[in-house]
Amino acid sequence: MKKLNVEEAMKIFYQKCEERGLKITPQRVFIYQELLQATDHPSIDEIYQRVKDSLPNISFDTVYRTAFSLTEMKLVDIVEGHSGSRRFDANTGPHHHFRCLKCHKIIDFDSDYYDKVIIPEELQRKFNIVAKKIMLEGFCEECSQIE
Amino acid sequence: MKKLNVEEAMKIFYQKCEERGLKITPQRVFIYQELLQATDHPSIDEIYQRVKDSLPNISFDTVYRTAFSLTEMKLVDIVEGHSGSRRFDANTGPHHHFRCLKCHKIIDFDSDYYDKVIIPEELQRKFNIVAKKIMLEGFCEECSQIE
DNA sequence: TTACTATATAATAATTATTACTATTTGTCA
DNA sequence: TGACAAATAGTAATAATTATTATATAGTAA
Repeated sequence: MKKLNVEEAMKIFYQKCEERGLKITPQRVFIYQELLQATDHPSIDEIYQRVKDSLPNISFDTVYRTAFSLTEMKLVDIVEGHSGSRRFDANTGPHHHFRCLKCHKIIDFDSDYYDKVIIPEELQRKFNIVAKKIMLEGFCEECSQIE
Repeated sequence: MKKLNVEEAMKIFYQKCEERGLKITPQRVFIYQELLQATDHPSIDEIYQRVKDSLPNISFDTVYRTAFSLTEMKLVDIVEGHSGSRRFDANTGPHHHFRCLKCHKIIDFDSDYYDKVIIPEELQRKFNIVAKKIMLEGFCEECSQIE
């Protein structure tokens, strides 16, 4: 993994905040720094617990809003739980998904090319892998137009 | 998309239920059929609302348990919201994820090969795509041993 | 520096989603 | 048919997410 350069990331953080007229508050800074050094993809509550060490009075709501503003700034990605609730699919045949980041629709698509994407051998050895999932993210036809 | 053959799927459903000693109840049948014909990856609550039309007295809990038993039988996939809560990642550089289906850890990994996987042009045209995400699922080193 | 103002914050409440519990009912098999 | 393990309805408990509001603060410009 290319080691994340914290200084560089903070520089971009300050820039992006300025661009968007977001104030540089200690809460915002600590939350982003905590995320930068985390390697375990924490939940909002986990970030909240960790940031509390430095800022004991911080509220859950602040962490919540800040995490979302960071994703809007594209400084942070959501790796699990985009939309509200767990969703199911009875189509277990080979197919792939596109997720609309605005309306949260998940749309199926076929792709021979994606079907053929393999699982690297070193990972097969390391983990017991049972599935490969490719997800494309963006804006669907309707949501692209509105933007 | 290869059209899902409902009859074929039901046959497999009955087989798998038998194998596992699961009773064929109307609730189970309706829930699976509802999922088979759905194309929108519904949540438990959405399935519940739909199945209610046929079985007005069905309880949310039944849908909940049944949806999970179907995933355990590998008749149904979870496409969103595997573990409890939303999770964040400040590493926005190129990398990929492995998810442990048992302990729900998400582990980063690098892969030049996956970095190079492209986005099919037809999809580029159809959607406004901003990200490609590859997720491998299985059991991590610790969880593989216990099994 | 100081005063101003838009933004951010803490504290908490409301909503929504998930999971657990128990008494009753229902498939299944002998 | 009758016995019994498994499943269900109804509901309660927990957990996660989102909204609200009064107060505080960062950034700006006199």
